[in-house]
Amino acid sequence: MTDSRHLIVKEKIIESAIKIFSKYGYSNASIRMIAEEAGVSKALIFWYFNSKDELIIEICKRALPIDVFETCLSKKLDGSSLLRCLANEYLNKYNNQLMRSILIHTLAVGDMYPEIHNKLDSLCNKMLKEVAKQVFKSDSKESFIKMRMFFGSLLCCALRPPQDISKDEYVNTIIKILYSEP
Amino acid sequence: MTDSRHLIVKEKIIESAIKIFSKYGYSNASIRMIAEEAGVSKALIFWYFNSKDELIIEICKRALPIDVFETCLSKKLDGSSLLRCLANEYLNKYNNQLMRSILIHTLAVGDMYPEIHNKLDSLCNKMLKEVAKQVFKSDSKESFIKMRMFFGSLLCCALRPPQDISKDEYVNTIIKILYSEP
Amino acid sequence: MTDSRHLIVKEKIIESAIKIFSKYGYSNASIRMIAEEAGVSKALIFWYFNSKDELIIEICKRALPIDVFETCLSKKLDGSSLLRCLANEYLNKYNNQLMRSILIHTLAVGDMYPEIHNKLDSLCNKMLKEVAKQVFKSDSKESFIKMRMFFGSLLCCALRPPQDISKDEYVNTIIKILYSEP
Amino acid sequence: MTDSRHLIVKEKIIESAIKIFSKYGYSNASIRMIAEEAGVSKALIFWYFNSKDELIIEICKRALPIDVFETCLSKKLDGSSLLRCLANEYLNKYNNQLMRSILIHTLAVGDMYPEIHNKLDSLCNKMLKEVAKQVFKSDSKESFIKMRMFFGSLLCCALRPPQDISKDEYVNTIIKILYSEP
DNA sequence: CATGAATGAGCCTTCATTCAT
DNA sequence: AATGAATGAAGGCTCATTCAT
Repeated sequence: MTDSRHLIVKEKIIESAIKIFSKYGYSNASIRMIAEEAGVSKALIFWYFNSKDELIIEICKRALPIDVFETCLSKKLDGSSLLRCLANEYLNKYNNQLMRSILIHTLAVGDMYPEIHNKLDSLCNKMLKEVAKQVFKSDSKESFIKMRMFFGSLLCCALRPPQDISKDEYVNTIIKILYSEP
Repeated sequence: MTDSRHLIVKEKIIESAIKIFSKYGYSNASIRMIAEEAGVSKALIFWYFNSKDELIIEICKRALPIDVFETCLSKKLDGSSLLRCLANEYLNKYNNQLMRSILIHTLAVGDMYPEIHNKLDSLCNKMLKEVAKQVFKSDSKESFIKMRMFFGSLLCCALRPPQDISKDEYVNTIIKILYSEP
Repeated sequence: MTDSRHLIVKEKIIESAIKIFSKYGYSNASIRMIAEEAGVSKALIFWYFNSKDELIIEICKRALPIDVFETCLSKKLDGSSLLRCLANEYLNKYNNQLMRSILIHTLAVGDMYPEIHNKLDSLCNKMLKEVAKQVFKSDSKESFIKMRMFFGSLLCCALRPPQDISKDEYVNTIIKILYSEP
Repeated sequence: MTDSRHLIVKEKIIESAIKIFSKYGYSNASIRMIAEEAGVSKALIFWYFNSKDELIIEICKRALPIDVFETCLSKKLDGSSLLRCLANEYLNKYNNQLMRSILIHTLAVGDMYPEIHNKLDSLCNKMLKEVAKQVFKSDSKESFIKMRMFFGSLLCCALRPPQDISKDEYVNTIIKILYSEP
C-alpha cells in the first residue's frame, strides 16, 4: 500500500517530466516547472532522482524505441510481418505530439549521456542488423541499408507526420517498396 | 572597408556559435562560451545580434538543408540525377560532426521559433512535394512517400553515419531501390 | 535495558557528530552526513536532539577543556603540581587531530550560543583566576597574566603542535619559565 | 579614474565581507548577506571574485597577522624591542571585535584551503623561528617555546581580551617574564 | 566598434526540520 | 525507537541582457 503510494508519486513526476521536457527541451525545462506540473515540491524530485541528469536519463530511456524492437523481436516474426509489427508499434508509440517531441529532444541530447549514447548506438547498429537478418534472411549491406530506409521513413513520420496520408497507407507503401516477396 | 571588417567579425561569431551550439546544444551553450571561443566580448555579440534567440535563429537557418534543395532544384535536373544531386549535396553538407550535431539540435529546437518552424514545415511538405514531382513526374502519394523514405535515410545517415558502408554505395543503393527506371 | 540501548545510540550519534563537525566545521557539516556516519536516519537524530543547534551545543561542551579544570582543581593541588596537572590533562585531551579541530571550531562558533559563550567567559576569567590563586597564592594581575601565558601556549600547542619538541619538554620548559620556585 | 571606481567597489565588497564573515563565520555567512551589506548585487561579487571560496581566501589572508610579522621584521629590531613591536602591532591589529572574530574564524577554517593552510604553517614555524632567533640570539628549543608562549598570550588576548588589564600593562608583563635582560 | 561593469531572474541542489507510519 | 517521504527556505552560481564609456 505505502509502496504503491511511493510508485504513484514517482510515476507522477515522470509523467510531468515527459510533459515539460517534451514542451521545452531537456535543458530549457527546469525542475521547478516539473515540480509545479506534478504538484510536488522541487526537493521531492531530488528525493526520487538524485539529480536532474538522472531524471533526464530515465526519461530518455522511455523516449527511445527500444521497447518497440524488443516487443517485435520477441514475437519471433520474420519477413514482412516483422516489418509490419515494427512499423505499427513504432507509429503507435509516437502517435502523440508528446512522444514525438521527447524523441527528437532525446536524439539531440543523447550523446551527452554515455548511457543513452550507448543505447542509441546499439539501436542503430546491433539491433538494426539483427532485424535486417530476420527480415531479409540476409546480412548483406543492401538489407542493412533497407532497414535504415525503413526506420528513416518512420523517424521522418515521427518528426513531421504527413497530414494527408493515413498511417496504414504509409506503412503499406513502405513495406511494398522495401519488401517485394519473391 | 570597415564594412568588410564588420562581416569578418560577424562571421567569426557565427562560426564560434556553430561550434559551441553543436557541442552543447542551443540552450546549454551560453553567450559567454561563444564570446570566449570567438575571442570577443559578450557585449559585442549583442551588438551584432540583438538577442541570443536572434543568433540561434541565424544558426538554425544555416543548419537546415534548405540550400541543398535550392542548389539541386536550380540545376533543373530530374529523375535519378536530381535524387543523386540531393543525396550528394546533403551528405556533403553533413559530412562533419559539427554540422551533424547542429542539425539534430535544430530539429529539436525548431518548433520553438516560428520562423524556423515554418522553414521546417516548408521543407517537409512543399519542397518535398516539389521534388517528388520533378523526380517521379507524378504527385501520387507513393511518390511523396518515396521522397520521405529518401530523406529519412539521409537523415539517419546524418544522425548516425553507418561505419562500414561508403557514401557512394549508400547513395547508389537507395536510388536503386527507390528509382527503378522503367 | 532499553535505556542503555538509548545511551548507546545517543553516544554513537555524538561520536559521529564529533567526527563530522571536526572535519567540516559546525555549519559546513550537515545532519545527513552525521546520520550516514552513525548509520542511522536523519530523523532519529532529531529524536535525540531537538535541533542541530542542540547537538552542536552538546558537542561544544565536550570540546572545551572544562573537564580539565575540574579534574585538576578537584585534586586540591597547588603550585607547580597544579600547573603540571593542567598541562598534562590539557595536552592529553587534545592529543588527537579530532579534538584539536573541534576545539578551534568551538572557539570560533562559541559566541553564537549564549550557553557556550558563558562557559567560555567563565573559563577565561573566573576559572583562570581561581587557578591563578591556587598556583601562585596570589591574585595579582601578574599571576593572572602568567596563567594566560600558560594557557595561551597550551592553546598554541593544540592548534599547531610543534613537530620537533616532545610534550614533556614543552611542559617542563613552560613551567620552569612561569614558575620559578622561590 | 574609472580604475579607482573599480577598486572602490572591490574594497567595499571586501569590507562588507569582513563584517559579515566576522559576525556569522565563513560558512554561515552567505553571498546574499554580503551583497546586501555592500549595496551591490550578488552577481557583482562573482564578477570580482570567481567564487565564494576565492573571496574567503582573500579575507583569510587579511585576517592573519602576516603583516604584523613583516612590519616588525623589516624594522631590523632585535631583543625586547622586537618583542614590543610585535606585541603592539598585534594588539593593534586585533583591537576591535571585527578583526578578533575574523581571526578565530580564519584559524578554524584555514586548514580547508591549502593556500591558507600553508600560510598558517609558515607563520607558526618558519616565521616564529626566525623571530625567536632575532629576539633571543639563539635558536634553542627554549627560545622557540618562549616565542610560542609570547604569541599564545597574544592570541588569548585577541580571543578574550582581559577586561581589567590595560594593553601596556599586559605587554610589559609578558616581556618582563620572557625577556630578562642579562 | 567594442568592452567592463552591473543586475534581476533563475537554476540545480542541499539543508534543517516535520510527520505519518 | 526508528524511518522514509515530504517541504520551504536558502545557498552558490550562471545567464541573458544593458549601459556608460
